[in-house]
Amino acid sequence: MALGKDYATQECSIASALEVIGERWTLLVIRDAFYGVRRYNDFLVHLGIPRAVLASRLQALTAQGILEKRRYQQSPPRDEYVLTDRGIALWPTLRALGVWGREQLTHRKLRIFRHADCGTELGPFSECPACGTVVAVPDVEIVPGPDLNRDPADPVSRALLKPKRLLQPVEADAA
Amino acid sequence: MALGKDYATQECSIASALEVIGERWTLLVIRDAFYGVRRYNDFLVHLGIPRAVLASRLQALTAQGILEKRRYQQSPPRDEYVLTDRGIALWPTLRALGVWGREQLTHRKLRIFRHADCGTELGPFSECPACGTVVAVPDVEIVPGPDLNRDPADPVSRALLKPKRLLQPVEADAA
DNA sequence: GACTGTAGGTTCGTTCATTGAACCTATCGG
DNA sequence: CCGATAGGTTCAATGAACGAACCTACAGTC
Repeated sequence: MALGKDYATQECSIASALEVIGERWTLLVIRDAFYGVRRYNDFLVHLGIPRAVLASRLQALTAQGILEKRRYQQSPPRDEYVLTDRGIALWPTLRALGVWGREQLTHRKLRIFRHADCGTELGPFSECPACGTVVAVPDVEIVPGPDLNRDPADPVSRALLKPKRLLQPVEADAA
Repeated sequence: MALGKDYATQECSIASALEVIGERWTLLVIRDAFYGVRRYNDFLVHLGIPRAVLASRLQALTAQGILEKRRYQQSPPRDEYVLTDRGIALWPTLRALGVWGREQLTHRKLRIFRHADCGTELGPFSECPACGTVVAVPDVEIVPGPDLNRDPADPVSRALLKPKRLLQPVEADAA
C-alpha cells in the first residue's frame, strides 16, 4: 500500500491500522458504507471522489477484508460493496472521530444516532444511556440532526434524510 | 489544508475531523505526543518522517489548536510541542484505532494501558473494569506488552520501554 | 578562538499519488 | 438501431511526499 513503506517499521497497532485505512478518502468510503451506500455510482456522487481513486480504494478495502464485493444482479453484471465484520468493527473509531469533530470543530448537530429499540440518543461510545449497554451496529438508527441541510443536491444525500438503521441499504432513486 | 477543498462540502463532522487530522503522518505525530514525545528531534527519530513534513505538520497542528508550541529554554531558544485539551480529546479516537488494529490486523499485544490508580488493564473505551469509570488521560499508564521488541534501535523507543503515564515527557538520553 | 556538536529548521530536485476529463464495455429499454 | 446506465480504465497535469543537503544559533571543549 501507499503508506506501508514507512509505517511498517513502527511497532504499533495504530500505525498498522493507518496503513490500511489511513489513505485519503478511505475512511469516508467506510463511513458511507455504514450509512448504507453500496454502489459505485452512489459513492461517486455522494463523495465527489475521482473515479480512479474510488476504484482503487474499493479494491484495496476489498483486498483487506474490510469490504466484500457482492454480485447483486447477473445481467448486466452489477456488484455492490458491503462491510464485513472487520469493517463493522471500525464503528467505534468512526464514532469517536465524529464526536471529536462535532465537539471540537463544527459545534453542529448534523446527525443523531439513536438506539433503535428504545429511541434513546447514544453516548460517545455508542452506548445507550437508558439500556446501559453498547448498542450493536445494526441496532443503531441514524436520523438527520437540527443543523443538517434539508435540501441537498445529490440523490444519495436526499435518500439519507430518511431515518434508517446503519448498514441498511439506501434507496437512491433518480428522483 | 490539503484535504479541505473536497471534504469541506461534506456536511459531516467526520469529514471535518479528517480535514484536520486526516493527512499522512498527522495521527502518528499525535500518538507520539500522547506517549510523551515533545521535541522536534524526538519526533524525527521516532517516526522516521521527513523533516519538512514534520515541520509542516507541527505547524498545522499548532494552528488548529491541537498542539501548543512552548519555549522551554531561552538560550539557545528551544521549543516543545504539547497537546492542548482539544488534542487530548482525540484519545478515544486513537484508542479505538489501536484496538481495531490489534484485534483485526496485528493480533499482537504491543502496549498495555492500565489505570494508574489501581493497575487494572483498560477496556476498549479506556474505561477501568475495576473502577467502572472512564479513566482520564493523565491517569492512563502505558507499559510495554509481551510482543514489543525490547531492544529498539532509536533512543526514543528505548525511553518508551519504561512504564509511564500518558502525556508525561519521555527522557530520551543519547545513551 | 577555532572546532565540534546539537536543536530546529529551510531549500531543492526527484518521485509518487491525486485529480478531472475522456474513453471503453456490456446490457437494457424503446 | 439509438441512447442511457453502471462500472470501470487511461492519460496528462498538478500537487504532495521524500531524502539529502544546507543554514542558523548557541554551548562546550581543547
